[in-house]
Amino acid sequence: MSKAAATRLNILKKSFDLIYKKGYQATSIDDILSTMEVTKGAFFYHFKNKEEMGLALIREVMRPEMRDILFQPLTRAEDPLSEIYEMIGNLLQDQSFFDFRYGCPAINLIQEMAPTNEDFKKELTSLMKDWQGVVKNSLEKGIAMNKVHAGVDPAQASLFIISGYAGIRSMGKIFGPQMYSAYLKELKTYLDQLRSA
Amino acid sequence: MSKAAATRLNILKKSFDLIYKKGYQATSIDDILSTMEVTKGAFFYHFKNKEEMGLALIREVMRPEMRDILFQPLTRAEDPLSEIYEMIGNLLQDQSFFDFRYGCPAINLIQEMAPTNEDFKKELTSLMKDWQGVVKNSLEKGIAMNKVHAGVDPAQASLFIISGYAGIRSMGKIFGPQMYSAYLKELKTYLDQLRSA
DNA sequence: TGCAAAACATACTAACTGGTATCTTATGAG
DNA sequence: CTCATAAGATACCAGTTAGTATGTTTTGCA
Repeated sequence: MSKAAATRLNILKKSFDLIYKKGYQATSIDDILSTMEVTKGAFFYHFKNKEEMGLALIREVMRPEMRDILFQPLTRAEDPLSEIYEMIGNLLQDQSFFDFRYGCPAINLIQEMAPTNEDFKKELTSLMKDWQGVVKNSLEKGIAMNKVHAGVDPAQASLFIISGYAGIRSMGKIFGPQMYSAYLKELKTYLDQLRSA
Repeated sequence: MSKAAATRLNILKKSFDLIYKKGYQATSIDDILSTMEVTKGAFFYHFKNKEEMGLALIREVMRPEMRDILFQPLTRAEDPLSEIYEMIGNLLQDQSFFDFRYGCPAINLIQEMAPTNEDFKKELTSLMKDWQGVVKNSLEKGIAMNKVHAGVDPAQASLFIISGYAGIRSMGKIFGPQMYSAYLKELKTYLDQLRSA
């Protein structure tokens, strides 16, 4: 990687850290620059404006990260319901990237930016659609394998699952991480209900 | 109500409208004042600072509103599971206060403010604890009435229900209101599972 | 009616915001 | 080596922010 590309990626990663904790709008460009050895000139050389940086952040940092953490648990495709449970469990327990106080970066951005910025909304919608699609696919395979009840509507159930995750991430901000385990227990009983008898 | 009290309440209500749509931090005091016949002098006479106004907004506008919309459907206490379903359904369908594009005011504030402002967090935690408590209570009554399965953990299930609501409000911002009905269908199947056989 | 306090109005400030204009330095192809 | 361009640095600007200083009007009560 060229030095310039490294600078660019560095800006994005530092931005991600700050935006994750403070929100997009509350994080100023000066905030970002003051945490690293990069000046405003460099910032605006690499990005047309703050918004372009934000969109690049979704595409170049969040998306790849998401592929690694989320999609992988579902690739085995042996027992979809257990794999979905694992996926959510991993996600909630992952302390390396996520802090319960600050919730989930993707959900945070959706909450903050989707209503007022069409470009952010599009980028984030595509992100979440992909995730829902993977879960839905997993459920469909489960039905084909006769491990998931045939009456289950994969689109409907996958929406229920990912919005459950989004919700507990919000609730975690006020109730703390002990709610994660309570949530996971109840999620398990819900998922078990989807099993074919 | 005295004229002064009316002015105060008016500031709070206009603030609520704007903060609901744009967020707390993105809504400036000047924004609020420019939508009404009130000056900065009046604002800072009634509120020590922006934060005090925000906290008053939760206490004096959101809390009472919530009591009316949320608690009432559960007071009948005849068929708790149906009443819980109605409560969420009403909430999602209520177009008079809520717009799917902007989500739920309480969830929005939690998302934005809980991580960085302890006073907001406390106020909002109490708000949501109350709501969860009412749902939990309803489930407990349901168990006593033998209408809810005895194996159900009311604390756990009520958390699952309200965080599901929080989540679909976030997802609604990107996926639109047609997701509400898909969510409600799946919520129903989940709730039916809680019924005693 | 008089008048103190409550309820506002106006003008201002210091700090911060995203963004730009202009300059300097580093890099890599020929 | 050389020189065009990529990459980065610095100083600045116009607009916006929460909050204040200082004034005026309105209100309720003796």
